[in-house]
Amino acid sequence: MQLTSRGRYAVSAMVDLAKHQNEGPITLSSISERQFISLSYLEQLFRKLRENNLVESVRGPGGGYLLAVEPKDITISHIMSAVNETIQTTMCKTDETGCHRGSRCGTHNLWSALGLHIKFFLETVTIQNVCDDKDFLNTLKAVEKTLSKQ
Amino acid sequence: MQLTSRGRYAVSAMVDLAKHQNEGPITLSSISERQFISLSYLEQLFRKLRENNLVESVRGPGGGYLLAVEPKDITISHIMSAVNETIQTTMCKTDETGCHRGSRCGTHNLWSALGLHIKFFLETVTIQNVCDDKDFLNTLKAVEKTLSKQ
DNA sequence: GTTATACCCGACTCTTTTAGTCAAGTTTAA
DNA sequence: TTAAACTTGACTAAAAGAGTCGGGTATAAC
Repeated sequence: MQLTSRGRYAVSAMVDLAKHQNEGPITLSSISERQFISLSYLEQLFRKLRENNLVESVRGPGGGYLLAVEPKDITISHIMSAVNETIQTTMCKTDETGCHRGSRCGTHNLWSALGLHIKFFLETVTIQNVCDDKDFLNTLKAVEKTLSKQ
Repeated sequence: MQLTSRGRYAVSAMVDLAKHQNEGPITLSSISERQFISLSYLEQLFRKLRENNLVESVRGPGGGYLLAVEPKDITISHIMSAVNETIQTTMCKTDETGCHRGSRCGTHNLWSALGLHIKFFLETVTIQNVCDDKDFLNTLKAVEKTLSKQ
């Protein structure tokens, strides 16, 4: 199980964009240089980000990309799904090819709980949080404490 | 990002084993039938589970596999790492090929927090819990409540 | 109106990982 | 002796991921 570059690059680029928000349209080549991501690959990613209304483009010289939404309203989850980086923890379908040939397998609840666990994290954190480099570890400790009480 | 069959199959097989614990050695072919996993593939997985001391084998007729540890002491994390299903959320290295050419990228803390978040879940849940089909969703709600207060 | 900048788009290739198979063993109870 | 069942290494095919390439189009500046 591995987080792919696609998702990580997309988030890095969006954070970069957020940090330079007040400088007008930001070119992909500048992001490319700062984030060590190839220009062609960025173009691919930004196509999807634009189609999902996370960024706006300005064409022509002096053009570039702008955030279409405030950083505090863009979650990691938004970005990840925009570039098709979905979190799949189950393979369960209702047909014959599904997790247990139609019926629920004994581990179904486990995997869907894991899926929700991850989903919640990604939906909670915004790129504003990342820009502020919010201390995620403190948040996590609170989670662990709660879980341990169960 | 996707949980692969390897990890899911291994957990299913271990849960199956736990549920038939008191019946003596369990053959892979019986697990194969119950869990819809090919025998050859199971053999591959159980080699790793044995090498990691999670199961014991009994050879010859009447043989099979036994849990080497109590179900309450086997976490999902143990099983996953035994079959090399690791959770990689970062690509960070300290060399030139790392996340930001030596220095820390702006999203490093985000991804390592995600990694810890998942790790904690997998280390908390045991196969005993899965056998009992513990209500994971209630647990998760408590987590969400805690996080929302932040 | 020409030019250069920078976004736009589809198709393609290369590599790695995963899933699953196969063909041999070896051990041991009956 | 036989058959059940584990043991092992190697192999193949399919899928996904990472990244490239070669063209486009819009538009500001001159």
